[in-house]
Amino acid sequence: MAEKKFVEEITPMEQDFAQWYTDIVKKAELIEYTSVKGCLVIRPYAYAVWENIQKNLDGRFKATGHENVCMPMFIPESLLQKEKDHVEGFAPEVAWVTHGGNEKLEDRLCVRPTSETLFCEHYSNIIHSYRDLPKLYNQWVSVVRWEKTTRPFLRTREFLWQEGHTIHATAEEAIIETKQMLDIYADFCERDLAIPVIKGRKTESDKFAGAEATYAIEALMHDGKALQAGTSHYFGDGFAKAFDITYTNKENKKVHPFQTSWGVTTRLIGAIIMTHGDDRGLVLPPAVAPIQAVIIPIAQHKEGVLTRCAALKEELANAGIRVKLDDSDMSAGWKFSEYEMKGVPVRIELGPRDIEAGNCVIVSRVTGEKKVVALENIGETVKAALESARDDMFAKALANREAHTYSCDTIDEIKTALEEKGDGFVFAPWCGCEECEDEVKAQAGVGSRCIYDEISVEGKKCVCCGKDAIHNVVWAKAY
RNA sequence: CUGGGUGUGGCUCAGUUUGGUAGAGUGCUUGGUUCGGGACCAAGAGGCCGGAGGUUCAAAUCCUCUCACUCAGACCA
Repeated sequence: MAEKKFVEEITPMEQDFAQWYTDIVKKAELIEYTSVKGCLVIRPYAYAVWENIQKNLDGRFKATGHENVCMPMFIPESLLQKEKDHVEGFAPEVAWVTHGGNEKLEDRLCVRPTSETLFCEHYSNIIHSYRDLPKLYNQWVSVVRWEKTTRPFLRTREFLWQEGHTIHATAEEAIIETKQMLDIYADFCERDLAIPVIKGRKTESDKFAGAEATYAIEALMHDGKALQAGTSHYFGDGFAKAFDITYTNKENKKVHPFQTSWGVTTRLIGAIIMTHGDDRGLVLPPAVAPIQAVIIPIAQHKEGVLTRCAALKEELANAGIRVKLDDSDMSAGWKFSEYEMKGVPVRIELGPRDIEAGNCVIVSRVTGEKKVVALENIGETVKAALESARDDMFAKALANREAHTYSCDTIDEIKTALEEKGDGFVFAPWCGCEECEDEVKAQAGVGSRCIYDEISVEGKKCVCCGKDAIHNVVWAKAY
């Protein structure tokens, strides 16, 4: 038999990861380019993933007492200017509105790159007493950052995100909130997205503009590069001072409250693609997959096949599974490939022979394993398959991360490890000074991703200068 | 912002060196045969070759300018 020809070939990822990624986002119909560079159409399939992420996270936010609000899209320049570090950090990448209709604006407006300033203005209006605190807000909106180079999901000029903003009476309370949200993100990534993450604190040079401390979760992608998957910032009372937010405490004294902010973006979709994807296309975690199970009828022209498939679909839907029956007239083989490309975690094949025997074939997208199972009690069977798909994905991703995680004590060791075993996470002690941070980057090509203090640095020397180390740092090339 | 690359039917590209009627594969439409891993046959629709200017009897092809996208850096979720 002649070699089968594929409708859509995906560039193998070992060959060219960037090309592989570009292929996937186009061929799995996730995005479409537009006439504005870096502003992409998020197509229904990808948007459905985002909606599932939203639903899941929003539930967690609500469960911890947060409320959703919506701030304007525009920030007057004068407002943005109030916090010095903040404006310096964001000025290079904001888009400006200079005209309203035909009239030139006196105070030009920036399109929000993030909404701290708007929340601060609001807080200053509504917070007067300790009884008004805390306020735990969140908003699901898009923001704009005029990036020079863009990449679907990972860096676009406009992106969808969730930004939580909270304000508290005490620093302790705010710090607890900051860490709580980081934990929620980490739990969501690991449990629902099956992406193992490292929780840590950003170094001074890498923290959010205006923050006292920035915490992040870092994930390792298939090509050995790190991706920041979520951040949580502790602001202290810096913004409160700059925006003159005060409240009267129980002792009848006017004091400044303490703030946090935290966010994740549609970049998570990029993280999913680059963590789980393979040469056949996407692999979606069941918790967020728009289609969790797809039913492919075999020999669907034969009598009884489609009706049995429809009944199966209904049964699965009733069991709470997001299921699709593809009864289009494409060949079965074509459909197999199509849904593999789209990353549907579980495929169910049902043909005349199965119906006769009371069985169906269930196939895992993650492992490729094919099993003949009974049609009886199929809802539970599929649920179990989804459960183990998640576990398999996590195990696979974790194994990949561990295979590309190295502990090093000198810059030469870092270079050797990266050269011999490929890019990945490097754990190495650090003295805490920015010069060394820069030097590691210049020599070994890896930047500090976060400070990871779970590992003791007692007796360790800085990987760069050889002085006593004060922190363990995770280094990596990053997106 | 610096340095490469690419713009030709929906998509992937050939054709540019050496100017001479606009090409292929795939997708799409219709009809038929198929149907347990991307099937086959037949017919059909679809492009002023990124844009502007120039050279020429003649430009996708040569020259000038421009725009867009893309990749690798620096910067960033």
